This record gives sequence, structure tokens and C-alpha cells, in this order.
Amino acid sequence: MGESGLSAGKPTIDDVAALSGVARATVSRVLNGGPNVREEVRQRVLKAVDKLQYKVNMQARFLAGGKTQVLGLIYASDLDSEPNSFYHSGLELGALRACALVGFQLLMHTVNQHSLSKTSKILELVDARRCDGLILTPPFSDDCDLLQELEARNCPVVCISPGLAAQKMASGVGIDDEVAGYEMARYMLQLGHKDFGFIKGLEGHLSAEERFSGFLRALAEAGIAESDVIVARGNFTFRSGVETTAAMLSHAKRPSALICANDDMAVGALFSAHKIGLQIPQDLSIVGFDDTPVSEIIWPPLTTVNQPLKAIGYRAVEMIVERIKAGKTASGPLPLRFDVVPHKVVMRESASPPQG
Amino acid sequence: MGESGLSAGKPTIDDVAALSGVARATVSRVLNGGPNVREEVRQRVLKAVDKLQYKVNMQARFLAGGKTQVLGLIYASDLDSEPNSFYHSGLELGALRACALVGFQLLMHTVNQHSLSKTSKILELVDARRCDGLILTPPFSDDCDLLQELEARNCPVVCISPGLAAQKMASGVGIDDEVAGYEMARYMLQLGHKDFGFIKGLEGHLSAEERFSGFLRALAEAGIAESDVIVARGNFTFRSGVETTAAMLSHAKRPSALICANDDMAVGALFSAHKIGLQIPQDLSIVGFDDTPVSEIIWPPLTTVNQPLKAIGYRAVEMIVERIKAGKTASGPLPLRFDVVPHKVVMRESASPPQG
DNA sequence: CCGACAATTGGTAGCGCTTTCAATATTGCC
DNA sequence: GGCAATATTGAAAGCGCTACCAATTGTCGG
Repeated sequence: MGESGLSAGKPTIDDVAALSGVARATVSRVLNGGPNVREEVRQRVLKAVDKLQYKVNMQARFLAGGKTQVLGLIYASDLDSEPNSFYHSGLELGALRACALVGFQLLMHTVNQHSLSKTSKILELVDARRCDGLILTPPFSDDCDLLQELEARNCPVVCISPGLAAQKMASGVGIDDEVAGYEMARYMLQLGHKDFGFIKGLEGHLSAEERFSGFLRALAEAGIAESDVIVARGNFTFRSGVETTAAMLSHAKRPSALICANDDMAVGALFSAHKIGLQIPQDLSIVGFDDTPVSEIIWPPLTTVNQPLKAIGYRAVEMIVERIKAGKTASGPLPLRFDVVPHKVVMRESASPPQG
Repeated sequence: MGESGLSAGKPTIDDVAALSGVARATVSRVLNGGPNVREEVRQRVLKAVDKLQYKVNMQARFLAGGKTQVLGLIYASDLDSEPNSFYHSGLELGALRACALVGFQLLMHTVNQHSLSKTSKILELVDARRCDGLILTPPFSDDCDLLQELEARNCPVVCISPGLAAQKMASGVGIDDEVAGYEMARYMLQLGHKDFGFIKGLEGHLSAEERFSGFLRALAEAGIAESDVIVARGNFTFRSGVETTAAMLSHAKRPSALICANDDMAVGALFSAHKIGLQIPQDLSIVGFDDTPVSEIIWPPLTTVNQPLKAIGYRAVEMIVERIKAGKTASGPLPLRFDVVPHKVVMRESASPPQG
């Protein structure tokens, strides 16, 4: 009953060629916008494509072409570490948006960062030709061994918020955490604070360390030594914020400003402070980093620094596609670069001048 | 300098065949765990694979085999609707975990649910042979037109929380929202509440509607008519929660219990109530749905119902892989099914007996 | 020791598309 | 009008792997 006696199943390029009376190669040309095709022929082919409802089989196209048009986005999954779902979602959304624009697909992949086979799990993706490039999020964006292996395979990579060492091995995108820490400290200093508390995050988490050193730099400029600030270490969770803050506030010398390495801990701090009857921000200013959704929902709304996650994810895709294309034209490898996207201190109500 | 004079570039199956002195087909057999290979030969091939660091090119394997071992996870992205990042992250994490186990990859894809081409955008994924099956999240899991197209293409699909109509067209996973609403209402009733307020979500959002009807059913059983409850409609956001609540509380007859269709709005309600000096839960009990991270961080911690997102995502992958395999063995299509995973009312501190 | 039958292994035709490379058709210019 | 240069089109060689089928080898029972 069909229009023509073509083979069953999905139409292939040959079906289109047959129907439009040209060679397979010609169909391929019009499909790929190649030059040198008479307009009349192009139309004929297009009509056949339309009539047959033909769709190229990417699987085949890429086998022939040696590419996949797929980008891998790698992120860590330990325990059920929900804490970062906000972070990853943001990056992913941005990446997805950019992908849609440039015609790539996004393959998600979680890897247990403590697994011994973490590196091979990731390499497998590129060795098996499942993707053309990788976007690495922390902590993988700092894994120099991994980066080296990827480099050896000539696989385009873009790191999200890589550390200094990693920045020398691959391109990256992120905010300038040191400056963010610096600015936040400046803001608090300017409010009049002199007694600081700082809750650090997990050891080895580079962004957080950077924020801390930026913070220290601002303090140093204001003549405050590191030894004058009460620092504690949490693990980025709400609970750890609650606990470290409770301990810190029972201290003889209570700070007037408490800076937390991320919002979840800041919210925990808020919770702890409320519990012992402190008024925020009158009795204690508390600020965080990240601008998670909670931070503006909590009472009082949290002063924090916003990191444009979607923009970062978006930019990462742009950068990697650029590298992939460059690799194709073989016009020499693109120089490494690190794009810093602007962060923003968002002032809400959890910080005010001391004893305000 | 290499071990043997093999071709440059990535080793192919032929290189392995050559090195181990067997035919390509035999290598393929050992690679795929095929039967009928002498142990001695198998070892020889394996050794060659190892020596060459050979990795199968999935691209090629799947072209030949007609599959991709890739699952597409579709979700909506309107505006910058962050609200659901928690929801999607949970599903994704669960799906990813299951994928790792069954050897599939997860391709993420966002589609603007209001776009005219939304259906074709999704179909393109399967038409272009980029994935073997699709996991649809709301609202796509309710799009019967889409489901029909997919059905026509014989593409395995699993819907997350589909509505009744969709359940008749494809398999699905989710909690029983109606029962969840019913249970929550029962709980509040049992606490002694008689005056209810309900903030609904966006029109047409099935899960939310179901929750509402379950709620109504419990009330009816207790002799309370729908007309006795003050209902308002929000759009699932924090902001809409604060606004609708503000309006509702200025009402002459103020409810003693306020049920919100999701946590974000409940948190907004909490915010609004606090603002006008109400004590929660003494003056007003407020509950939500979803058990988002915020709900246990807020003060007072929110009573809500937990939906095991990761388990749902995980199950969705299991189901779809099952269908894909069934399709392969062509032992007749698998019967449709809807798996309900258990939800849980989590009682925290935002609800108590009235005037408690 | 021989034919029947099962266990192995090799040969090879695709999967559906891109990409030279050669063949043919046009066009421009003296 | 004739020849080189240019625009079009077709033929065929893969991309790397799977799967079907034929060929080869080995194993038994009589």
C-alpha cells in the first residue's frame, strides 16, 4: 500500500537515493549541506527525504565519521551525597542548554571518587568511543593523573573549577574563588566587623580553600592576623554547620561575624545560633557561599556569594566544542585557557554591622 | 618501537585477531562471552587484547548490532525553573546508579514543554538511533500523543508518575499520590484538625491533583465537604507559597491546618505565617509534599511526605532495560505495568494538634 | 576403522553513512 | 569552435564490529 516498493523498516540513505534517482553520495551531500549540488537535485532529494520520513542514523554517520557528537559530563557520587545536587543540576542545565544549541548530546556519568577504578571508569568512556570530549567537575577536575591520561588520548577536556595544577594541564571554567573570598571578607570588614569565625569545608576541596585564602588576604590587609580568627572545619553539610557552630559559640571569645565555606553550613550555623537565642544578624552575622535555593528561603535570608552555575556549564560546553572542532581541523592544539565567569556577593539580611 | 608492527591509531578487533592468530569472528566471540571457544584460544585472545590495550569501539559494535546501550532521560525545562532541580537530581542519580549496573549509559535531554516541536525533539532522539529507550518525566510522562508516536516506533518507554491515561499506554513507576494525599489528610484529621486550607499547584500537574483528591477523600470520610476547605492555587514556587498564604490568612475564617501541594510552597507558607506573627505549629499547622532538603533545615522542620526519587529513577531503568531485552528476544511485548514504590509521611515539627 | 554429530573456527556479508577519486557535464575565454 | 578550468555526480572503499554459514576438527558408537 506504500508509495513505492521500498524495503521495510526504517528508510536508509539508499532508499532516499533510489527514490530521488541519484547516487548515495549525492544524498549525503545535500544532507550535510555540501557544496556543488544543483538546486534542482537538492530539491528532489529533499522531497524524497520528506516523503520517506527519512532520518539519518547518527550511529552510522558517526562510525563513518569517527565522531559521536556526545559530550560526557562526569560527576562524583559517593554516598548518597545529596548536598551537591543543586550544584550539579545547575551545571547540567547550563550544559544541556548549550548542547542543544551546538547539536551535541550530553552523557551523564557518575563515578565514585574513592573507587580504585575511578580513572579507568572514565577513560573507558573515551576509549570505547562513547563521547568526543569530557567535562570534569570537582574533584575530578583536579585529578592530574586523569588529566594526563586524557591528554595522552588526545581527548578534549574542560574542567569546572580546577585547581592551579590542573589549570596547567587542561582548560577550565569557574569563578575566581580567591577573589570571592576576598570580597566577602571586604564586605564584612566594611560593615565594621573585627572578630571573625570561619567554618572551612572538607580538606582538599580547592574552591573552599581558595575562598579561605582570599578571606585571609582581606583580613591581612586590614591588619587582622589569621591567629585572630576562630576557624573550624566542617564537611559542607547542614549538620556539620550546626555542630561546629555550637562549639564555636560556646567559646569564650565569640566572633561577631561567621563566614561559612558554603550555604548549607551557614544555614546550620543559623540554626545553631537561633537555638541558643541569638538574634541574627544583630548578635551575629552569618554568611555563606553558593547561593543555594535555601539561602533565600531561610530566615533571615542569607548573605552569600552567587556562582553562576548555569553559565559555567554553558561555557564549558562551548569551550569543549571549540576544542573538538579545533582538533578536527588539526590547526595545532588550542592553547589552554581558564575562563573566569563573574561571581556576585548577594547581600541579604543575615549580615549587618556588629551589635547593630 | 612497539611490540609488533601493527597499524597506528587505536587497535581494532583485526589487530587483536592478527596478534592472536585467530579470525576476527573468534575474537568477537570471546569478547562477547560467546560459547564454543577453546579455553586455550580464549586465553590467547585475551592476552592479545591486554597487550594491545584493545577496547571495543561501541560505536561500531552498536551499528552492527542495531543497538546503542543508551537510555534517554527526558525532562522539561521551561524558564529557568530551578524548583525541580531536586526532583530531577534524585531521579537522575537513581537512574545513573542502575545504569552503571546494567551497563547502559544515560543521555540527558531537556525539552521545552511549551515548544511546538517538543514531540519531534524527543522523537528525533529515537529516530536518529541515539538511544534504545526513553524515560519520561512529568509532564512528558503524561503526553499521550508522544507516547503514541513512541509506541508506533516500537520504542521502549517508562514513565515517571504518569497519569491514568498514560498508564494505559506505557509502563510507569511512581508513588501512589492519591494515597499519599489521603494519608496526609488522615494524619491531620487524627491530630484533631477540622478547618483546612489547601494550596494546590499548577493546573494539570497530575501528581498534585491526585494528592488533592486523596486529601478530599479522607475529608469526605470524616464528613468534611470540599466546600468547607479553603483552597488556593500556587505554582509550586516559594514565592507563590508566601503570596497565596498571605491572602488565605487574611481570610475571615482562618484554617488550623494548611496543606501545600509541595514543600517549596509550604516553606513559603511558613514564611508568610511567621511574618504575621503566627507560631507554627501552635497557631497553624503547615505541611508539604516531597521532603526536599529544605524541609528539614527550615524552622520548624516540615512535616511532609517523602517520595523515594532515587528508587524511582533506579526502578525506571530496570524496567526499561527489561523491556529492551524483551523486545530483543521478541517473545511478544511485555505487558504494561505500573510499579508503585512506597512513599512515607515524615512527621516533623510543623504540624501538631490545633491550638496546641 | 567409518559415518554421524557436536564442538570450533574461519570467511564474509552487511549495519548506514562519509569520503576520496574518477567520470561526466558545463562554462569561460581566446 | 576548441580546450582548459570548474561544477556535478557516481562508484566504491572503508569505519570496526556482529552474525550467519560453511569449513574443519574432534568424538562416539557400532
